[in-house]
Amino acid sequence: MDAETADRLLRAAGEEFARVGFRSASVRAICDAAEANVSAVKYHFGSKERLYLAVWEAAAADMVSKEPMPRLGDAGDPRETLREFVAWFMRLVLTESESHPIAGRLLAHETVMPTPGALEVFVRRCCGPIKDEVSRIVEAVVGRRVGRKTHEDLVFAVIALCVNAKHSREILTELGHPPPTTRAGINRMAGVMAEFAIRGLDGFSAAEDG
Amino acid sequence: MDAETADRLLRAAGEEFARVGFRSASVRAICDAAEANVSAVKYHFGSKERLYLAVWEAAAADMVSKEPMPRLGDAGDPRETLREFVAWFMRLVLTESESHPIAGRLLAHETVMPTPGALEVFVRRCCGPIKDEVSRIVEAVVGRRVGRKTHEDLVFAVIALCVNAKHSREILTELGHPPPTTRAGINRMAGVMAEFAIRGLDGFSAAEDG
DNA sequence: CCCGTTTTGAATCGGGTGTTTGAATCTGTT
DNA sequence: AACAGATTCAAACACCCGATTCAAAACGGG
Repeated sequence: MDAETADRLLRAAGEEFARVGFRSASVRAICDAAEANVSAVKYHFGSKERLYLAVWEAAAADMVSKEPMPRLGDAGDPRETLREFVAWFMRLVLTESESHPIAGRLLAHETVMPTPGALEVFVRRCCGPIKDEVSRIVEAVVGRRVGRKTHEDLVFAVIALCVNAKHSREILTELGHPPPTTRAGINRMAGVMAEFAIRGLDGFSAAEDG
Repeated sequence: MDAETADRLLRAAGEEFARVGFRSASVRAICDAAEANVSAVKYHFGSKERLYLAVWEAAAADMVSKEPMPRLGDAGDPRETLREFVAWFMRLVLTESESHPIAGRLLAHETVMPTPGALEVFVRRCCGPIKDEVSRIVEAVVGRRVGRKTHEDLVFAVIALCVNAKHSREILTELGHPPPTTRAGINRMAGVMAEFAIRGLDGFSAAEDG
């Protein structure tokens, strides 16, 4: 209960930044939630922006330190790795209540309105490694050389299947198809997406390519 | 040059809202850009929020009045319709400089931080019809009954392939794979996504399903 | 021309913003 | 107990926000 002020600030700031984004979040509201004085953010972090970057660092570290990312070779079949990867990725992105309640939404805000410095941190720490692994898995599943652009398109197609439910959350809800939040629901949807992706990639195993 | 003040306001507001979102946009900045007095917003639209809704309505109207949406039956083969639909959708979402320079970004902002009232308008006017058509196309391509949830997952999988390049634009750019902006580039990427989607859907034509 | 309406303009209102100050309080050491 | 450093606090600073006021300007029909 008597957590350090800096800790409470970091936690409250995370929730607020995740809720409304960097610009719309107010230092006063964060400090109220953290039961700290406004000047505490200057004292402990230097400024609102530095507090935001600290939140980012913490979220990124939290995100990569959870369930380990399935890697090529963990399962015998690249397709099985892809299934496990999609499920892992979607749990990572969609799960809200347990491990990393804020990283997903922080990312969504940054995606639309990047804060200079913050996006690079997250891309380097999280997106880069994820994309690299997806790239390897896609290469293994496709099983032959395709053009560089086509290959990258396929990588981002797989990623799109995993993250869109999060990014378009509000629209999907409005359309009557809210993304799942329970582990079971996420895993079910991930199963569909994985099969979709595997078949989609299979189509590029033998076709012509410019 | 001597466009009506309300028109100039609408245009400037569209650009600013698209750039930074509703909350972060300032009436003063909009009026400066429109070379109008701040009071013009109240006079012509009533308030900042009503101005925003007007921008939304205009963007939605603009979006649906362009190139007509390919519909099932336009081409003989459902797969061909899907190809055309994906290309149309990606042009709609990714094209920045010509027809609807702002709707895509407005949508992106609303996706992350919905403004009460605005999202419903856009979903009803744009997303709903698009989703319904995708739903029909998916049903035709799959060619058999699948579970309701699975069907909707597949619909949104196809949509994800079309819109993710837009939503994740900044991240993709940071990762060294910026989404295409030219018509030719978009069409090339759409071709990859369409083939990916067709094969992905084919996988559900004969498989078991809960 | 006059007069009523529509439209613009500068100034202002309350309120919120991130940041800064300087004194008060707490904490640990001598 | 006395001191030094770390931490907290209320208050203020300078600035920006959206909304509003009311007078000046532009316009159009008589």
